Amino acid sequence: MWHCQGVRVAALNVANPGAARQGSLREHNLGLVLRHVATAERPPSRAGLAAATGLTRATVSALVDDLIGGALLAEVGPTPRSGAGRPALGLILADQGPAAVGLEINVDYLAVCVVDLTGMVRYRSVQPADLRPLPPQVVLARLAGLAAAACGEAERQGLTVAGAALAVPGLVTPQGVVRLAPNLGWRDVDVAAGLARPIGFRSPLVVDNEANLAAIGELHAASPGSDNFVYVSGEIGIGAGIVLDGVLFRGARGFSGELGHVTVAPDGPECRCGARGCLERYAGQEAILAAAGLAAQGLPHGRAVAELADLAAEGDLATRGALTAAGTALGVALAGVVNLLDVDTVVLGGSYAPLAAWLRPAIEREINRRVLTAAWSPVTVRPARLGPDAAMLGAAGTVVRAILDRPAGWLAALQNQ
Amino acid sequence: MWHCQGVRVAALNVANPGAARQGSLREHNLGLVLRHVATAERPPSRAGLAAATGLTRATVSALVDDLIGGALLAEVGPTPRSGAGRPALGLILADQGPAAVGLEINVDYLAVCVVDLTGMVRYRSVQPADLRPLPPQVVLARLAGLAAAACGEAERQGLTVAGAALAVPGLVTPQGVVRLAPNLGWRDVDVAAGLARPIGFRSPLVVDNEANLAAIGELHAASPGSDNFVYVSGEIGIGAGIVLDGVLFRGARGFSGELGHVTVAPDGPECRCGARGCLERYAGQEAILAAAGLAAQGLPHGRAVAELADLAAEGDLATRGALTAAGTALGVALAGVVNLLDVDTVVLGGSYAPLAAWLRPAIEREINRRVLTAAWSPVTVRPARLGPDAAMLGAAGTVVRAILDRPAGWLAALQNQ
DNA sequence: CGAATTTGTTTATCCGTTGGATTATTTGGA
DNA sequence: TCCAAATAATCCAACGGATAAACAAATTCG
Repeated sequence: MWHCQGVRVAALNVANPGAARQGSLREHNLGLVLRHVATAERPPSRAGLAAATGLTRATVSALVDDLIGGALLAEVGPTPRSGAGRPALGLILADQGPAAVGLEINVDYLAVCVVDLTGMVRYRSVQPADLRPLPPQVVLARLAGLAAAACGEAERQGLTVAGAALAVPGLVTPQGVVRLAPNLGWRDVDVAAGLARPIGFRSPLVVDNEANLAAIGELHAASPGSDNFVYVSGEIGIGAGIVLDGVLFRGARGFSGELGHVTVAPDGPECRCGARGCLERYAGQEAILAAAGLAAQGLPHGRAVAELADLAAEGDLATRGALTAAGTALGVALAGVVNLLDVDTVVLGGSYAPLAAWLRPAIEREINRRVLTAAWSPVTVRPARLGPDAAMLGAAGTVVRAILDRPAGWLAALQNQ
Repeated sequence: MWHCQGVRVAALNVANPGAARQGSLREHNLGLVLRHVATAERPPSRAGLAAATGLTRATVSALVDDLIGGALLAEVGPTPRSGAGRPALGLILADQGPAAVGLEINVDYLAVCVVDLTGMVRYRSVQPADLRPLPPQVVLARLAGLAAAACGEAERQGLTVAGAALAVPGLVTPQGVVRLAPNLGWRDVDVAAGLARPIGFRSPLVVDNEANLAAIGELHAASPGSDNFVYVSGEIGIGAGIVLDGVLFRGARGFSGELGHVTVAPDGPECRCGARGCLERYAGQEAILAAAGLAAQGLPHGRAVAELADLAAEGDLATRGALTAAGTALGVALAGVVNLLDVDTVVLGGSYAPLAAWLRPAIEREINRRVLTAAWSPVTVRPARLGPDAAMLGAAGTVVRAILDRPAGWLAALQNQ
């Protein structure tokens, strides 16, 4: 038999450096069963899981017992079925087990949420405030207060906080240090350390870029199967979260996704980064507002985008023109991304989401013109499914996903505690 | 304890969809041991492998026995060591076991090689010919002849051909169909099927883009650890092979790496792809030759690059200027790639390799100017280690790597045969 | 009401890794 | 020269986890 590129490795592939011991089997299969329950559209039975995974009914039963014992799964009453045979007990993700805290620092608000295993948002709190004048320590202290309140509320609802993740609008190192957050005026702030003291719970904290986490939020919200996309986060700056084969790509050193500083025109206007012709100068929020004639009005951050959308909907020519110009620049940059990575979807998020209707034609025009393979593999451009909460929800999503991916870690933590 | 992004999954991660059975353990650990031998710089002993992998000496012995039985490993005489104790038997990759056939179709030659597990090139044959006027069937038939000769030679040397891979200068689908190879004039040629008939051996055939396979060749040739890079293949067109975390990224639909059609200037000259301002119009071979004043001479493909290098070395101003201009355009496009993917290395391959000395300054200048994170994470620009054989060697390398990654597949094939 | 059917559990067995004991082969010191 | 120490590799009983087949439970259909 002749095969081609798709020679997929059957199991336990190269990515895993360590030795596979007996327990690794269990670890893998626990995750396998749990993820099958998570992605099934109706509560599956143990027998159904056995058929779907290829494991034996006996093995699945043993695994499910462990997962129920660890408050990751729950049984629901027998579902009415057609045909003969003993009725099956449905299995669902537990809504009384571990929960994730999602945090977000943005230019004009702090936000926190609690999400359970099923993806349900169990608590949500947003505190608007202009954070730019405040020193990082003060901001982190406030955030810690919000996080503590969220943890308290989670416990009150019978949930156990398994971890937290924080979205920041800037460059974040893998160690959780904010190297640069221009819109906050932050530089080299050790957020992970700064938050570790105030909050007490000993669980992993992930700190990551806002666009990256919003992309993960979108990945969760989207129908399963669409797992190659670029999430474009249009705010004051322009970030991109790149999801390849269902996994967020963070770059060799954690600094991927700087779409805003991709060159659109080599000799274009100077950007505050020092280069010339960066996308941000054409499609950043300030550029769009200026082109639409709204720059001078000094609208508050959140209001400006709504104003643009209103004017565009009313047919205001200057606004429409500004959005077409921005869309064209975005399209040029995104065509490069698609040429390079062959993603099949571009998701317009952040402040681009409400403006998508007017940005999309220009973006699609440039992509279709400039992507070599556009004829064979069409590219979908669509607005984000999640609203402004995307990054916070994605942050919580990373924690949820970590548990779903490796339930053994959670079960072990339960034991030791 | 607080952790940050680097929450690595210990073993058997999500990428593997299937159920992990007992045999999966063996499969994983066989690969683990084999790869440790492959990457060690001196022949390791069984005990050393046990210490390095975390497995028991007993387990390692059993695994090594299997690998030796399958002609993947061999023992070497006891190495002189200092200190007391029974001397260890060194283990090395077998050079009498499986071998890989690497194939390449290019504009002006066909090439074939045989590479053994250790990476040694055991046979190499290049047949120069202008292939553009020939119909694909004829080219494939010739290639099949070369491949048959290579297989015969491999067998004569005591090797067993385990598989073959073919590099093609064009867009290749995951099924092995060449969708478009502009420089060959091919369109929708089912290469995998066309080669399956003439060659008889039943082993996997991978067909892939020339830049992708050259990137794999470079990955093999480079010192281990440098596994995030973009390999830029400068030929008539410009392709890119993207290696992320040591794995070639092929894109959602197999069409990644079209660097040549990334936009450098949105209103630049028209490209044959229909768009405007593609990189190819600035840094493609034809553009460089034209700028250097060599276009009219109609030099043969291979000679033109050497001529450029000679002139540049002599200090010819027109040539130097042409290369600087090309390097600037390349730098603009590559800065975008680095902004997006945060790779730490750019490898100049194909005809860019001999010209790297004159291209590099301009490329580095643009990257340093335009990459936002250049200050924190410097980018290395270097010529390829492999010469013009890179793609062919990389093709063979994919087959070798497939065996190294999953020796169980090879062992099973031996059994069934 | 019993046969058929499907679910979930129990039990004996197999497979691969583990840990300790054993054997093999060297160096170094008495 | 010979014996103790040290290191390498193998042997073997035990264990953990998956499997297959038998069994028990709960339902539908004739």
